[in-house]
Amino acid sequence: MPELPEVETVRRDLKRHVLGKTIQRVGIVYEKIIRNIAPDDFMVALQGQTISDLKRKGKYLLFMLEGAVLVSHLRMEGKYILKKDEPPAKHEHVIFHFTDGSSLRYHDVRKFGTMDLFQTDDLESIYLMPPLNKVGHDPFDDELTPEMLHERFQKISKPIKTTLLDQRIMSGLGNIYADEVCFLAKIHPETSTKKLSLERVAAVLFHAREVLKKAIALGGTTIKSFSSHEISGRFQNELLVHTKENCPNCRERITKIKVGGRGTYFCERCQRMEK
DNA sequence: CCTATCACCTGCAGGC
DNA sequence: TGCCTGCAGGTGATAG
Repeated sequence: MPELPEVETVRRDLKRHVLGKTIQRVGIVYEKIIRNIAPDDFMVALQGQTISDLKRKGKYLLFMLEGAVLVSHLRMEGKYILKKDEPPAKHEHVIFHFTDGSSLRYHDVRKFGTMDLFQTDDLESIYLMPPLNKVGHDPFDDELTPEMLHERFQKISKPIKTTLLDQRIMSGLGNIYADEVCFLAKIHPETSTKKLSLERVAAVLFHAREVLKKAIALGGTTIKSFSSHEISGRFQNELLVHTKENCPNCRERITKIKVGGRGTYFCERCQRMEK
C-alpha cells in the first residue's frame, strides 16, 4: 500500500471506523512486527487503551492513545482490516480486540511492517526518537522551500530519483510517485541531484505536491488488488509513466531501468539529463 | 560523512 | 506439472 497518499487514505478511513474504540486485548501472531518493546509489554500497555485520534508523519501512522502512541509503518504490503471478532486469518499478525466485539487486524503478506509503542503522548519527544527521528519535512510543509531543497541537493551526488526516496529529506514519496514526479518535472531519474538548478528543484517540489494532492483526493493507488476490505484507490488510472508502455506526451516507448535497485520508468525523449 | 548493496519475507509470473 | 529466476508500493544494517 504505502506511499504518503495511501497512508493518508488509511488514516482517514481508520479514523472513521476505530476512533473511540477501546482495546480489550491484543493478540500477537508474528512478534517481529513489534520493535521497540517486548511483545508481552506491548500487549499489557495497550490493554484498556482508547483510540483518541489518528495522525500521520511521513508514511507512518500514529494511533493516539491515553498517554501512549502506537507508531505503525505498513512498508510494502501492510494493511488494516476491521472485522468481527474471529480467529486470525492468514497473514494477520497483530490483532486488536475491542470491547464492542469488533477487531482491527494488521495484515501483511511479506511481514515487513513495523510497530513501535511509546508510553508517552508527547509527540515532540517521540519525533526525536527512532523511527520518527529520520522522517524529514512533510511535502506540504510551508517551511519546505525550493531554495532550502536546492541547498541540500548541492551535497548529494546520488540520482535524483534516489534522493526523492530518501525520507530524511522530504517524506512521503515512494517508488511510484517518485517516477511520476520525475516525469512531470521532465527530469531523467538518473540525473545527479547536485546538478539540478533551482528552477528544476522548484519544479520537483511543485510536482511532488501536485501529484500527492491529486492522489490523496483519489484515495491513493492500488496496483495489486486484493479482495475483501481492501481500500482500492483510483489514482492508478492517472499514472503517467510508472508501469506504462508509452509516453503520454510523445508516444515514445517508456524505458524501464533500475535506479538504486528500484524499478524505474521514464521517457528518454521527454526526460533529459541536462538543463 | 557519503554511497552502494544486501537483508528482511512471501507470492506470483514467466521461462524452460 | 515443477523448478528456477526475478520481481514487488520500504527501510535498516553493513561494508566500502
